[in-house]
Amino acid sequence: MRDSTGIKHVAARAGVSVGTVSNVLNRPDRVSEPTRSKVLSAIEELGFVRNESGRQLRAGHSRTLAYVVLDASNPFFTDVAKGIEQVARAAGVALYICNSDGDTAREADYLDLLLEQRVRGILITPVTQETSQLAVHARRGMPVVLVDRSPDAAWCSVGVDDVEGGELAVTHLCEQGHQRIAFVGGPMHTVQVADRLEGSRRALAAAGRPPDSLSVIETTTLNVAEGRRAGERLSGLPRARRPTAAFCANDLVALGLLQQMTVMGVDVPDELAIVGYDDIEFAGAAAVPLSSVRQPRELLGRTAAELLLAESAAGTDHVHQQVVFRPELVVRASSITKSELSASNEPSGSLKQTERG
Amino acid sequence: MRDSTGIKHVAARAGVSVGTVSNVLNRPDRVSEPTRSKVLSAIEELGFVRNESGRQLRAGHSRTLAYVVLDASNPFFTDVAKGIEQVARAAGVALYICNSDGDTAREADYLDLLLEQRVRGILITPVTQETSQLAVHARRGMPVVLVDRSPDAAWCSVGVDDVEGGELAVTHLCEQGHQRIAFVGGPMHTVQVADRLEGSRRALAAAGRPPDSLSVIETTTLNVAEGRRAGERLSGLPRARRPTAAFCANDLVALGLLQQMTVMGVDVPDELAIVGYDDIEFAGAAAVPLSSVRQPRELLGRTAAELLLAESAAGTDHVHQQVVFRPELVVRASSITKSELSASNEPSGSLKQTERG
DNA sequence: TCTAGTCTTTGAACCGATTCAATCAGTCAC
DNA sequence: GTGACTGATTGAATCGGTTCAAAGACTAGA
Repeated sequence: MRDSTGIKHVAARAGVSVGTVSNVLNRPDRVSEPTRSKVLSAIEELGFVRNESGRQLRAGHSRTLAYVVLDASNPFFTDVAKGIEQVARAAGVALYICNSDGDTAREADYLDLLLEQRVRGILITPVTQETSQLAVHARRGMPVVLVDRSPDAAWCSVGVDDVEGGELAVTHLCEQGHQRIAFVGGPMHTVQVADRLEGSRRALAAAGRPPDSLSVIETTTLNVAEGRRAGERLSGLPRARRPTAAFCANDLVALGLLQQMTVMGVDVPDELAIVGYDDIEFAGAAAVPLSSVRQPRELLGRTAAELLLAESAAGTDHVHQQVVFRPELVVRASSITKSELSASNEPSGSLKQTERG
Repeated sequence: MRDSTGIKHVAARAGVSVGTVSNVLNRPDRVSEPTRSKVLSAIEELGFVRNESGRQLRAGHSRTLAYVVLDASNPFFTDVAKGIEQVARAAGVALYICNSDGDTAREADYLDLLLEQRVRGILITPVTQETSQLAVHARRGMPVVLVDRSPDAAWCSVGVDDVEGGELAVTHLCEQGHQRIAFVGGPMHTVQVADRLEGSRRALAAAGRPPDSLSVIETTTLNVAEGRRAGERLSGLPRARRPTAAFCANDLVALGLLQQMTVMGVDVPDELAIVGYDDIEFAGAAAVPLSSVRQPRELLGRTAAELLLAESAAGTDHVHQQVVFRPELVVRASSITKSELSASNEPSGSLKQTERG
């Protein structure tokens, strides 16, 4: 960037001091009208653009937030980001999105970078539960909000009750009469996955089913390819032992599973009912529309951003807040028998079911 | 951010001058071993983190790139971003992602912000063809690369030949014997959409079909909901006049259309063959796997990032380069009759077809 | 011992915008 | 005419890191 028109040049051009130019930019009411317009036209003529690093150096912090997202190719997270951005924009701060892509090294690099940049605050869906690096940031006074994480008094966080989500899904499948249910997801050390599994087990117990009526198919990660692979394993089982329903830890896995079933000629939902998680747009758009546990994605983002701005404004006397939303089951064709589906006359094939609201 | 440990404190603690601390950070080989370790342990003890704005102020530019993405919820763009990030990371610069979300005002805001931040360069998939604001940036010396745009000598750009993509899709549909074909997409002033339509028309002419064998269903934008809406319009037509094949301007529209057909009980591909565009992961994962025109998404991103870094390094004697990739048709179940599909023994139901490679 | 050369370290100047105490100009009241 | 006050403007100091000419320390060769 060959860029040399600074505030000094503007001042010289307009025949005023640098202080006055700065005032025109930041507190225009303190400047008399004739001076102001002189300065403004000088700015115009020279094509002056404020250098943010100078300003930031003085201010000690920037006017941007950052969201370190776990997986930018998962629509769930882009929807959360959309919510964050709405609030950030309204508050006049910019939002940068950084993609850790599930890689702790990349996450660590971005966190260091953001600290060097002195961003106003960091929103993050961490790769692991290991928050020592984040704790270092927090101790330095950097506001941090955890997104899509279970509550922890040490942090501001927003999340959804994943245990309840798992309960909703499996309760629904039990009500549909399924006796052998599979839980598909992983890795198990991911909190969200573990919680959804825990919820599944509780639902089973509440329905009076034996624990071994739930089989667990563990995947290495939560994406479409892993869903397909799980599908291969499932369809390899003899029909008599094969589960008649599957609850997937997210919609990407569910979509992969659904596709593999179609390829293998296993009918969904008649031979295998499927429930996903997150209710991303593609879930409803699948050829067999997917039942899914909906999380309030944009609301999650908006709330997280609001917490962050509050923390940033409050300074040292800030009290961490944990917000937990309740999930909602959206029943579509993938988990109810075809006769039942046509009985319900909801045109798009989706009917909301708010439980224990 | 209460943050007060600067390079000066480190220097005092280590008993050296600030220049030496800076050398330890930037040119460690110039510093003797004992001094270096003294400084490093002072840094460690004080928890010093370099303030990027100070450094940036001196350097005149930052060490970050930015990608202003058109629609963060379209997996096509997140894949492009992934490619950009690979190159950026290898070059030791960070990547920020900004989402214009198809809104010119937001795009403009982000461009201003990035200029104030003095980023090293901007990659952008612009909302419209109106590039006057970008031209202002370029004149100030800001490197700019257009992504997924048709070539224009005034800019560095990477893109895919969308006319050829349209030809591939419609040629394929003609070969399948379809006589009435619909083009679904919009708005028409979008270059990509117009090019894909133009290619469709050329393919039709090449196959000796009359121009009116192609009907155009214009959508307001390219997303799943618009695809569904187009599906409603299509299925409302009397069977005898209804197109037997649809070429959609992107996969989101195609997925929406596919879903609506399923809801309406129109068989895909027997009653309506569908070809999409972009070949996003969800296209292959649909229950009726979608034929699609594949763009080399990550390669597009990598190439764009390389062009940008080159432009940033070259300075004034830089010559703009336009890179155009060729699309590739991926045929899946949504566009070939079921008998043909089972004849091909490609297990995943996807077979690549590189045309005029 | 002296000189040339190498390696290390220093510290003031600088980048660009903001801030604030100080100055200046003008108005009003007495 | 003087003093008090308001409002506008100034300009030097400041933020934190980088740079570079210059000084200092040391070694090797003559």
